[in-house]
Amino acid sequence: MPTFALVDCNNFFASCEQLFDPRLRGVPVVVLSNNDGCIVARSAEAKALGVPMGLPWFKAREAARRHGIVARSSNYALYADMSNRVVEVLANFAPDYEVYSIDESFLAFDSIAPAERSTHAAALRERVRHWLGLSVCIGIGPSKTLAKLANHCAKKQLAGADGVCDFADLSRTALDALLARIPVGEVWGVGRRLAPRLEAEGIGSVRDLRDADPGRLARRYSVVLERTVRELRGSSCLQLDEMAQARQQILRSRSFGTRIYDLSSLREAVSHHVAHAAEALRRQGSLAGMLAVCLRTGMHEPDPSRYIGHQSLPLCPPTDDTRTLTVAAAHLTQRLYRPGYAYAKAGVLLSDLTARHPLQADLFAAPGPSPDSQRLMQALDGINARWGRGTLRLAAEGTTQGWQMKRALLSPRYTTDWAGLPVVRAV
DNA sequence: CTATAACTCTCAA
DNA sequence: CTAACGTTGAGAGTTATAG
Repeated sequence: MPTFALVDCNNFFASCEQLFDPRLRGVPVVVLSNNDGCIVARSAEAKALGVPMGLPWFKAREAARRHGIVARSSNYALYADMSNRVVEVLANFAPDYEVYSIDESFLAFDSIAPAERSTHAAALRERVRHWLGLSVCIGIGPSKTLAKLANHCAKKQLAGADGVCDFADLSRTALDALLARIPVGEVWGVGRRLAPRLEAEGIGSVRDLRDADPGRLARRYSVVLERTVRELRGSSCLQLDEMAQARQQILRSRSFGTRIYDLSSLREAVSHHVAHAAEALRRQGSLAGMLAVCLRTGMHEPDPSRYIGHQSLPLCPPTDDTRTLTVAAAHLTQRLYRPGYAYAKAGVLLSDLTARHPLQADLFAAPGPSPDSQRLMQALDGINARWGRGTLRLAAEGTTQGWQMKRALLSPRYTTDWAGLPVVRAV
């Protein structure tokens, strides 16, 4: 029987901000989504004040000022770098692991003796704290779903857990009592739609869900929920995915910092997204067979001034060349553009992805990118990797970029940019 | 009719 | 001064369409 450990960083984004700016220690801190839109992370102090997740910043700002809450724009360069460091540490504690998200990883704990698991996890926790200054919680269980749930218990310090919770350490009755106290919505895979429906039919706790009839749930809801129930019962249905699979589609979209009205700015923004999407495409060694562009006005715009447009174009032959993609995207943007609307967001989707180097060459397949194109794109990516994203780019992206997202409260890139290092001045 | 494509819904971080 | 509310990806299930 397998054993999974789920490692999850506590208040990850907010902790990163506090780590590099000592003035923020002990202070309520919130981190905002792209465009400084809404609150996506809260420090322990901010949670204690009852700051809700997802609150739009413009609604929170005044109360935040009164309570001395400090806000930061999200700084993905910083978080991604810290995330990689965390993964390096935990790889030393478990050779088989899956990076599940920027702040969570699953570890295979199968080869560790049951009695050792908690102490091993505690040592990992201590190492991350000591080396990186970040605090993590670890949940251990016989399925991914149970490991996630154990992690929840570790975080909430349920059942005497202090940062580590191994369900195997609990007696059957203690586990039953614990699961009876946890709302069903905490289960991985039970979201805001499913939870109320389950509650309405008397399945309010995790224990209720575990003890429900899987066959009936499969018929009434979905096979996904059935699988979740089996996982809650301790039979593992979801494996560890150590190899990150190549993406089946690559989407780049952003809300603008301010509303955009003119076609040329839209084309620039779309070109910018194409450049980033194509970079991601080449990084995973794929070619795109389809390109789509989306333009839209504000989400809460009333009907007559509301507009959402998508257009797509097949790419024959499939390509990863930013130039080809940019030209195609410009056409689509022009086709979509309707004057008079206040555009809030643009996006680009690459789909129908295929591998650039198929194992078995297809006799009838269209030829891939020309050697010239490949060399040029390699040079482009090489220069941008060395000197920073956007160092070399097509003129189509524009230079003023007035549509760039708002990040008024951005912290320095402490770990990935020399200019972000705090200066210590000798007195 | 079936097989597939296209689209919608849900979930997660 | 005002108005303002994230992004990306996966998978299942449903509906439309082609043959």
